[in-house]
Amino acid sequence: MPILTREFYTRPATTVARELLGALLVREIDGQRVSGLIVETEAYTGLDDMASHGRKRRTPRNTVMYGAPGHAYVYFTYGMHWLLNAVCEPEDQPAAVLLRAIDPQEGQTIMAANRPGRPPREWTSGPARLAKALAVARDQNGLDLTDQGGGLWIEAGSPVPDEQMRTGPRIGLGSVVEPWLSMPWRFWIADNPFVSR
DNA sequence: ACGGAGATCTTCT
DNA sequence: GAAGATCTCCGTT
Repeated sequence: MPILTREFYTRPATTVARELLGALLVREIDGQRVSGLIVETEAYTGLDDMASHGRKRRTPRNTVMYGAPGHAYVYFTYGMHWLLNAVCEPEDQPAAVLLRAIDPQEGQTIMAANRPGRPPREWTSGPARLAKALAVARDQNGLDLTDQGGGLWIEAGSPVPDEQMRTGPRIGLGSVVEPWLSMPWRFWIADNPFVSR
């Protein structure tokens, strides 16, 4: 399948989040493909999104969000978790799409090894879980997702029909106020068992 | 099945 | 010094 292009990401975060559903997230580990269909995403829009790391201004952590679209923004939170985002919208506009869940396809042996003691259903059903399963961490921050050379990219998949798509408020936004708290910027595929709860 | 809390450290105020 | 785009464990039901 073709790799998604820079143009794909150079659009509003909500559009990219919607269209990433059904695409294939691919990680290369020891020369092997480890992949999963994207089944859940969240959009974090620009400077005016009070739930986004990109709000207000550029900082050492969020600097990748301000860079060119199509790159990986990977950050550390809660003292133990890494979360993977795809930067979108034109450069200097700090927007990104959080990848919240994937449906494992290739390299399941490697995922199992990265998620010891867990049943398959818990390998990739959450943003920190999928990062762990695909061995995504600090080293992957800033990688170009449109270039296979970095070992992490996204390939086009079969489009998800509207009737299989669901939207709702984003998850885990503790002290964020309205209207950002309830904007329907979480997208998922109906009835997919890997969507986080 | 469900709910509460701890883990653990980076980032920004 | 406090909070965080989460997960897991352990308690009770």
